[in-house]
Amino acid sequence: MNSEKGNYFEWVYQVVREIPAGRVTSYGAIAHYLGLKSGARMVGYAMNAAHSSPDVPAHRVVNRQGLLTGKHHFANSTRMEELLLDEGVRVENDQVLDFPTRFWDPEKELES
DNA sequence: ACCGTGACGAGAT
DNA sequence: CATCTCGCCACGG
Repeated sequence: MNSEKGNYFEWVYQVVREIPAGRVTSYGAIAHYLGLKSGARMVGYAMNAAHSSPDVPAHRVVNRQGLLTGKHHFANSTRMEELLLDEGVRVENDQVLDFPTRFWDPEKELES
């Protein structure tokens, strides 16, 4: 039933899908929101699997520094930066500018 | 069944 | 303030 091991990947996708354009969040924030307290890494893993889910804007998920750590996992290393820039998120040197303001905390903004 | 690796994070040095 | 180490857990070889 609920005991499916990979089911938690869906939880991550669900949250990521709720990220509004022009905003970004961190792996740890999602992990913490889902209760995967130390699962920040697992969230990154889920993102890797999200490769098969077109509805998962993984480009809106960055590390806690606001750094595009996962840009290398996209079709091209610049794809993530382009997608963010297209949504109004300014990126420089693989880092999101004004990150604290762009930060979208699921636990705070989505608290449902 | 064992080991290494990894889109992270926080604490310690 | 920069760097290192550990923890966490899933998955491939």
